[in-house]
Amino acid sequence: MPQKAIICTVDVVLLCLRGTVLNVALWRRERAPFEGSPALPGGYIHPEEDVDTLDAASRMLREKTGIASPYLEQLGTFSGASRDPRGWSISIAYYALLPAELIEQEPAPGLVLQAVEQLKGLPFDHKDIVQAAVQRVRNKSSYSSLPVYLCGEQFTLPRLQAVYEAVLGEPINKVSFRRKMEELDMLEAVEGAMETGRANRPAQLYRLKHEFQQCLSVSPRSLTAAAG
Amino acid sequence: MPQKAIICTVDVVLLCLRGTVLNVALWRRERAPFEGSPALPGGYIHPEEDVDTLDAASRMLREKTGIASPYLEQLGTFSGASRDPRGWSISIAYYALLPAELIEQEPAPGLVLQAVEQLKGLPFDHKDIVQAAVQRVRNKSSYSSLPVYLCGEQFTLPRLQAVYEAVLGEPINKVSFRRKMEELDMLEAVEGAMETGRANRPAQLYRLKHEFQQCLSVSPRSLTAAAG
DNA sequence: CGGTGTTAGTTGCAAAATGCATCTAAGTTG
DNA sequence: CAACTTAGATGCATTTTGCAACTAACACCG
Repeated sequence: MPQKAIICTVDVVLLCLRGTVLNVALWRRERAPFEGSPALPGGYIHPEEDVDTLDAASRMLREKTGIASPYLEQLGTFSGASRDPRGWSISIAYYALLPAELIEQEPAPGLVLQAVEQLKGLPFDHKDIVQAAVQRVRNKSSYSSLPVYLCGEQFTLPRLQAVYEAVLGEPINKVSFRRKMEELDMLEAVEGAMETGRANRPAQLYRLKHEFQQCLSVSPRSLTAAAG
Repeated sequence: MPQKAIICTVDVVLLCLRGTVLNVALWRRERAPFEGSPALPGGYIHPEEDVDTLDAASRMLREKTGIASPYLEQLGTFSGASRDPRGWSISIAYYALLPAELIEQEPAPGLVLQAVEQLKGLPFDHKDIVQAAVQRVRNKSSYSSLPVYLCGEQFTLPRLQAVYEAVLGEPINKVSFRRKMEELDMLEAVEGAMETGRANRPAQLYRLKHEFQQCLSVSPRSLTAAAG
């Protein structure tokens, strides 16, 4: 016998890199509780419109930012009695990565960018959710090419290395970094394109190979859909 | 404004190793839909009793098996319209690891152990959930000491290596394996205890160091509780 | 026009980590 | 006590990693 309805929402941790610090995108809440406070974008699931919760997260981001397909992955589900003043609740959290330019240019109403290290005054358990997302990103960045999704369409290797170093918080050896990128085999040089402009040797521009450009990452549910 | 109630359950993938094959514990369902079919143990969340969904998963396992604290970790949340005939639904999935003896000795009513490679006839999207759990376990086993939770209290290094090889599905170099265990620094020799009995040199028995014996792994929510 | 500064990208080598074969150890069995 | 079996250690070859030095390609400046 089903239990009585419980509060069940989807929240999104949208991360971008400004300079060398990770920032999270917050929006001023338009309704109670915590009306007016900057918080993670989120809301109720719409079973009629949403295929699954990944779809719900994607829809929320699109509504807030107009961006259709950032890197988006399920983070985890947070639950408990104390996280929402209205009572026991569940939030399925996702995290997304975006180049900072995309969000800084956009005149999104109510948007607040905040450095992830000094979060204060977040409602619910949103601070915990953000910290879990940051930890996930740092961890995955140490063995994958996740940080490329914080860069734009095209980028140089020195730029990408700087992004890695910012995310991981430690310097990386140049040769090791390039070897690793080589063996991951996810980048391709953009024909002839070079980043120039300053008083130095111009750098080769790269982009994600086509097969990795599908940024909307697979969730357990969509894996099913693809396999069936 | 909250959406109308959606079906929201917790399911547990309980894995153990029989011989060299991973098995999942299924129970015959006691109610519709799919009454009588072997399926993952699960059920509705009880906000009154459960601190969070980890707690709900733990409770379900305890009710089914009597086992209080296996290794238990959140796997992910599965959602969609097609996974449950009753309509759009959400399942927060957990996975647990247990020594096979604990579950084989127990006279659990309705229990069916099934090899994870040839699952058939599972209701809902339980096959997908099991496969996601197996993939997670394989992946984590390649860099962590996760498989120790498939062994009993005490075990020898040759035995543990066999467990790793069964989970990963490939042979491991003996010296490399022992070096890795050494550097993980999670095991301690049991004073004087040796496993003997056959026509050979007896092997040293080991156990998890105390600080790792807390098998109930931390979830995002309980991390909060610990930090606060 | 050529020197200088600055960043990009490569090469060679030392150091560390890994894998493999072999060797020794400690028991049981006949 | 010789033969067999598995546990565990040791030595060395191979691979991987990290570092420093080197070459390359620009702009700027005299």
